[in-house]
Amino acid sequence: MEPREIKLPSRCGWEFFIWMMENGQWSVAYRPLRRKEAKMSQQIQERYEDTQLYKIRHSTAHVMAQAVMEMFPDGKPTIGPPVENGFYYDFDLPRNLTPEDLEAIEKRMRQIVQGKHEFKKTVISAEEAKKIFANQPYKLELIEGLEKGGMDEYGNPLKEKPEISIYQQDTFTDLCRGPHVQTTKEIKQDAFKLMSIAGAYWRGDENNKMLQRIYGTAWESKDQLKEYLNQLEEAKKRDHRKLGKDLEIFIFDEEVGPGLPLWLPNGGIIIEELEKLAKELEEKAGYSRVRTPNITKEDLFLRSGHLPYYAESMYPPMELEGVKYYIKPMNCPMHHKIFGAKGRSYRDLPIRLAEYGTCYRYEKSGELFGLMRVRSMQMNDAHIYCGEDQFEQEFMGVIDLYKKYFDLFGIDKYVMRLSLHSKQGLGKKYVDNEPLWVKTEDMVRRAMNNGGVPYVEREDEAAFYGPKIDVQIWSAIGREFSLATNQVDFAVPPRFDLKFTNKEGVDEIPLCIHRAPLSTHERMVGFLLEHYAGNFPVWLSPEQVRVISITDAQNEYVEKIAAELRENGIRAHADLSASRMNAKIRQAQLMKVPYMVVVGDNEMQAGQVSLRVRDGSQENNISLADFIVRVKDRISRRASEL
RNA sequence: GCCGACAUAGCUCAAUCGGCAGAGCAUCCGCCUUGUAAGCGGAAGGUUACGAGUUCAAUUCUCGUUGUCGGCUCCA
Repeated sequence: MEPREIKLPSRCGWEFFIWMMENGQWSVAYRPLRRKEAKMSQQIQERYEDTQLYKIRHSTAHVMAQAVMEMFPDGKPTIGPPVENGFYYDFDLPRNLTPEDLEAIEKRMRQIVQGKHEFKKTVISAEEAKKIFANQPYKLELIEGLEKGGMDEYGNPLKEKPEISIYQQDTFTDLCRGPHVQTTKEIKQDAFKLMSIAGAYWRGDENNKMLQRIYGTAWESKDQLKEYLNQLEEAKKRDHRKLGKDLEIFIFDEEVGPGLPLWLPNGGIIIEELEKLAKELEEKAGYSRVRTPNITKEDLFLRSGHLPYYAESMYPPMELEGVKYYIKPMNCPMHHKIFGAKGRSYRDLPIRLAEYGTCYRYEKSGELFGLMRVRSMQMNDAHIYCGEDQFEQEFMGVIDLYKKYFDLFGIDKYVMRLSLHSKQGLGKKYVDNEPLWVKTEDMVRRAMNNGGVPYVEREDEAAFYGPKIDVQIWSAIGREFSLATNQVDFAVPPRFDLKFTNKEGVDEIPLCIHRAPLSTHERMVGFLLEHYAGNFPVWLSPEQVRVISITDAQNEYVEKIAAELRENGIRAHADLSASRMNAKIRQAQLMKVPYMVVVGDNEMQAGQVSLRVRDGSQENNISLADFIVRVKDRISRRASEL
């Protein structure tokens, strides 16, 4: 797999879809809109709306709503848009739905679809609409929004005042801008499926009432549906939670606590390798390593601004001798202290302080997700202190580091996101200094544009202290996460009174860049497990070689080989179990060991080995010395080939 | 945190209507001495997540707790 640059039109407002490079082809993925994203989505929704798939999904959602409303005449429908791979519809219902309800609804939908009902559009006035939906409070709220000059169904402002239209099919009428298929005939009764029931807040706001959402998938044909369901099954096999268990990478234990992974020896090896890699590259890039404690006094986090802005994500304090101590959610305040520990000259800058620090964040219980979202994490953290004139070079130096890592891992399915502040979040989520926000956001924009690095912009996703470039990736089951991050901090250095003496002999406040190109160990290993589907390259494989005897007559020889491999810095084990060779090979394959060295009487006599590679290929009667050269080469180059 | 579902041996999963908790793999012990994805036999393995309740009787029904999963919200 060749790493490629993601070709994204920058700053074009195309955020609804994601360009992805897969198997050498550009593809477009549609996925559920989050409230914040919706406002930037207009242009692309147009495009998706043009597709037959969009119309089918949208219309299937209406058919489902009809079935649900027949079942619950007192229910209140809300909105039901097409999303990636399907659609959903949110309802406020008198009782909770059960899986049996879903079956009944699906069955009824198949009947409705076969009725060949027409989807009839009528443009109406707000007054008429209010009459039609008089007993539908959510629809009335939507109509109000439309009437007032444009608020879409997610509660975001629209550019122009839209027309109000309704769509009717069979017995069901919905407030809807369309488009839809002509008749239900275009919805194939064997090409859709209801997938799950979920809770969802009205308009995505956790202060609002929780509605019941039904997710469905819909396609143009039965085969397409089958293929999609197949893909879901395949994705499950790649899920890092399953692979992590099968390959003995990590476990969670109820008694230890949720979101607190225990790394097994195999996971420990992967982490060691990642750290080695990071230290190598960071040393070359001029970083220095520091180490800081896991708990600190309250004062530090008050000064840093974590307590006002980040307290929700922090573990509650422990109190000793009347002093409160917090466990750290980030390393930055301590690095700031190190920077400020002595006088700094512009000649010293930039100063780059790195630490694989362990941090703890109190993530809400429902947000935890395997290794991808945990409460204890070790960050590939560093803070770069520089003058404003050095900013661009330093910021892009970090982006270069990203690229090196992504090339090495063959990561090519990601999107860089410029995460901006939001006006309404100032003083709450974000430090209250709008001019500096605007200024630093421009600085990042300029740097990225000058560097020719494509990115998308997203409002209300910044860190509390400044804008950032996040690298967005998707888990096997399609959830989006920020992997690497590169953040500007204009807010905290002055709070710590950080300064350096510039050329004119005047004190100046440095900018700080927070960066984590390798994310956290937790998220990185989770991601890599899925990225490689457990088939790690040799250098990352917990066990690189398994030496297999055919009968126990070779056991001694096999042990000698394993020992020699280990002498050469190769992670090798001998399988001396009473199993047959076939079973030993199967075990090694299941554990995704890259090399299996097989030894029987023939090899022992000739002083050679036979090699079976993880991909199933074989090379018989090769010399151990040659094999060792090969493995050492792969390891030293961190090569992806076996 | 919110809505919903689920929790049975180390792992993957059975157990009819409330009536003595079962299989495969892994483990241990034998036998087999084997040529590139599971050789055969035997043994052992359980307070059915935890705590209450209903019942003559609870894996099964009810409530609570913990955890996991699908979403929402939130994020490295």
